[in-house]
Amino acid sequence: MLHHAAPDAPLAFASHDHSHCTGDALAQAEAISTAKGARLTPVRRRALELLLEEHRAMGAYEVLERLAAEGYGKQPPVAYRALEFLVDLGLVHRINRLNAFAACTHPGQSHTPAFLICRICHLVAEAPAARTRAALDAAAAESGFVVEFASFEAVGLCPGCADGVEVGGAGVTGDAAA
Amino acid sequence: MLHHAAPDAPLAFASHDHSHCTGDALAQAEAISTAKGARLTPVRRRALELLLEEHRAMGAYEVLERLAAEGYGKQPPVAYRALEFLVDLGLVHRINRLNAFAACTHPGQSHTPAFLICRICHLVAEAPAARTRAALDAAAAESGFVVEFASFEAVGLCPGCADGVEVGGAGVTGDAAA
DNA sequence: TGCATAATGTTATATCATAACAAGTCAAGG
DNA sequence: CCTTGACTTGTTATGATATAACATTATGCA
Repeated sequence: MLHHAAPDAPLAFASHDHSHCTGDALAQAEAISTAKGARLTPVRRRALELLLEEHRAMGAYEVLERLAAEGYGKQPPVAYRALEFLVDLGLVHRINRLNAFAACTHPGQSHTPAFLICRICHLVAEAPAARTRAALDAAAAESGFVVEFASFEAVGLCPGCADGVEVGGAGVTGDAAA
Repeated sequence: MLHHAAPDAPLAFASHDHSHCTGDALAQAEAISTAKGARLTPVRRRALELLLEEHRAMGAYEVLERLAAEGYGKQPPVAYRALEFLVDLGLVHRINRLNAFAACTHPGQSHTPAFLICRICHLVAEAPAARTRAALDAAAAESGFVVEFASFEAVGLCPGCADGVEVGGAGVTGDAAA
């Protein structure tokens, strides 16, 4: 029942030097863009920064609003295009359940992430999902289905919010391993 | 590499007596509704039938179109309300990736389904995902996250379409078990 | 420089979803 | 029977998410 220790917590759930993690991710983004011959232009870079600063998913229109406020274009395609670029490069993930986007916390590393979405504080973290993916592949193979792309999205309570709920006692302890 | 044998294929991918499977599901739906004190009214029942007939995900507006053609209301809430009712009862699932809905192929049984979406013929099947869920719970627990709800959506090739692609090479042959 | 490509920005529209309210249905109790 | 209250259906109107199509500007390179 290790609910709040989480020595291995994903970045989003752990307290951390935020400017540092953002800077790192940005540096990685530059490297990845260059490597792929893509241009991390100002709008694109800024869109990524916005997402990195939040550690949560933001809707395209929310991103747009901020970009517009900083002098970039005011129309939806401005945000959607920047986000699409970032998604294509693997720097940002789309969270289908939320119709929203979240910065990748460890770009470059090939990974099949599972998204952990806290229903209280709305933080989004990525958990390594290699085993989850393997289990899904196996289940799919049972019926001859070949998985090409899989998405794993979980809604629940992050360590901090789980603590709060437990103390408050108001139920919904929703034990894992259901 | 058993691509077309699939002795254990989910309903949607196997050839089957369709009127039979639809009838069964409908009977189950009646039973479940009654058990929960909910009313499976004509629109609701018809919406479910439409989804059962397809074995694929349909958008709310597509369902609406058909309902309207049969004399039901012509406005979006008509479809959304029927679908919401069916989802609440576990008779229909929402596929987030597609912003669409698919009939549950084995309602009543408690299950954590994984959705297998064929990118060629668009059939949607459910695969048992207990192990997948367990793997996700474990990954989440590593960071102290408590999963309350999880969705698993896979895009790939169903047995029939996988065969087509392998043989034809470029072949988007289209209708598989449809 | 001048061309080709890509990026940005715009207008307009498509697609998905829900809020709010009016009218009809239905079963349970008086 | 017939009132009443909960529910269901239908409507209008609007909100939220997403993309098509095209004009303009920037960038890299022959």
